[in-house]
Amino acid sequence: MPSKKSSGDKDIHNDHYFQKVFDVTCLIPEGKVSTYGAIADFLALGSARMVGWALNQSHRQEHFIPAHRVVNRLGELSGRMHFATPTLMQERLEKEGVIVVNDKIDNINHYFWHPRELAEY
DNA sequence: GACCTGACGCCCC
DNA sequence: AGGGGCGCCAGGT
Repeated sequence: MPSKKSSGDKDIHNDHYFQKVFDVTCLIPEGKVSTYGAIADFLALGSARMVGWALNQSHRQEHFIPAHRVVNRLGELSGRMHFATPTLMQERLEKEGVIVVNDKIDNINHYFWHPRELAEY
C-alpha cells in the first residue's frame, strides 16, 4: 500500500537521484557547462537545490564527477567553496577553455549545455 | 517536532 | 540593473 509510511519506493528514488545527478553531470562535454536548474528540470527533481546537495557529496564517489561544470543560472561559480581549494573550480574550467571573470563565467550561453541535447535520453 | 540552513531560481520592486 | 522575498526539498540541530 502506498499509504504506508514504511520506507519504500520513495527511499529508493532518493537513493537513486544522487546517482542520476552524477550520471548527467558526467555527460556534460568538456569545455561545456550546465546549470543546477537545467539538471533538476531534466530529472524532474522539483528543486534545483537537490542538485547542489547531490553534487556536494560527489567527491565521495569513486569515479571522478566533473562537478566544476555545473554552475548557477547566472554562470556564477556558486559551488567553488566546496572544492579542495576555493580556486580549483575556476582552474578546472579554465583548463577546458572556459573564461571565468570574478567567479563568473563570461557569456555563459556560449558554453551552456542542456541534458536534453542528448539523443540517447 | 519545530526551526534553520543550503553548490537554486522565479517574481517583484 | 541589482537586491530582497518566497517556494522548493533534504538534513542537521
